Amino acid sequence: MKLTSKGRYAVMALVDLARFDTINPVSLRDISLRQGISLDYLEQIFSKLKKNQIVKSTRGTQGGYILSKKPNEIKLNNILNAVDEKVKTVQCKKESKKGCNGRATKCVTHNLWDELETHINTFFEKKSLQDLLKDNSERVN
Amino acid sequence: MKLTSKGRYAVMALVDLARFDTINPVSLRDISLRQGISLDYLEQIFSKLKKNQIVKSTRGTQGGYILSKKPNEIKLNNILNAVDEKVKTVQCKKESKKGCNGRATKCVTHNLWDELETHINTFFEKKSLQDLLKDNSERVN
DNA sequence: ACATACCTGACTAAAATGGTCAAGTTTAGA
DNA sequence: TCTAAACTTGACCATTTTAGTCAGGTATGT
Ligand code: FES
Ligand code: FES
Repeated sequence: MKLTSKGRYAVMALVDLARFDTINPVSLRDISLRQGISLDYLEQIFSKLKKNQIVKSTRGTQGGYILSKKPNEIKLNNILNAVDEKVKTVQCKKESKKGCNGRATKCVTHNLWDELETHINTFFEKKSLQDLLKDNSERVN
Repeated sequence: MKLTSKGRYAVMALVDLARFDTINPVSLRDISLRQGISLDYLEQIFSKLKKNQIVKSTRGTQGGYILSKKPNEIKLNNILNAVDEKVKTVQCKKESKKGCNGRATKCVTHNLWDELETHINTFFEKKSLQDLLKDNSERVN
């Protein structure tokens, strides 16, 4: 059970953005350099963040990205969903009556994993970008 | 962020075992049929469960596996660790002072992921096989 | 003896991951 | 108006992980 780089990078990049977008839009190039993330990969990630209205972009020279909401309104949940880093613990389709392995009934562990999913999502719903900013306010990089 | 089949199967198989091992050892063949898991794959999984003293085996005809502890003493935590389904949220080595991406300091999201890891592990430490048995006591399969 | 069931290790097809690369379009500023 | 910075899109790819399979064993109750 592990987190992928895409989700990790998305959050890192947005924390960076939240710190520096107060005056001018921030270019991906800057984020790439500060956070050590491949520029090309960042572009893929921000394309998704934009589609999900988490960031806004300005093209051209001096362009870049800014947050489209206040940091305390952006929950980790929103970020991770945007980049398809969904929490998926059950194997089956939740809505279906059928179980995993194509069985007719839900398996013996179904309820357990479903509880776990809720447990994790609760964590993500509570945490906002703002919380992360506080947590790192002393740091400079 | 997702759970792999290995962890899922391990828990499924142990719930099955906990139900049926009261009289005789349970053969992997039976578990395979009841739970719809490949026999060969189960063997790999049980090899690890045995190494971690979660199950005991009896060879030969009428052989099979039994739990080596009571269901309320076996936490999900123990099971998942045994089959290497570890929760891994941080990218960096936790002990090291260095951050991920080979940076000199911990990244801006390090604390967050570390909290998440604790959050999830707490869930696994609280849940025992016994809890799952209760949860499914009405079910027959 | 022989069937049953555990045991071990090597192998592999398919999917996911973590990117790279190429070819644009848009726009600020000189 | 020219140009460079920066966003945009889509294809491509190497590596790793996953979820098994396969081919041999070895032990033991009947
Ligand atoms: S996980 Fe839903 S039925 Fe098994
Ligand atoms: S996750 Fe530990 S430094 Fe980034």
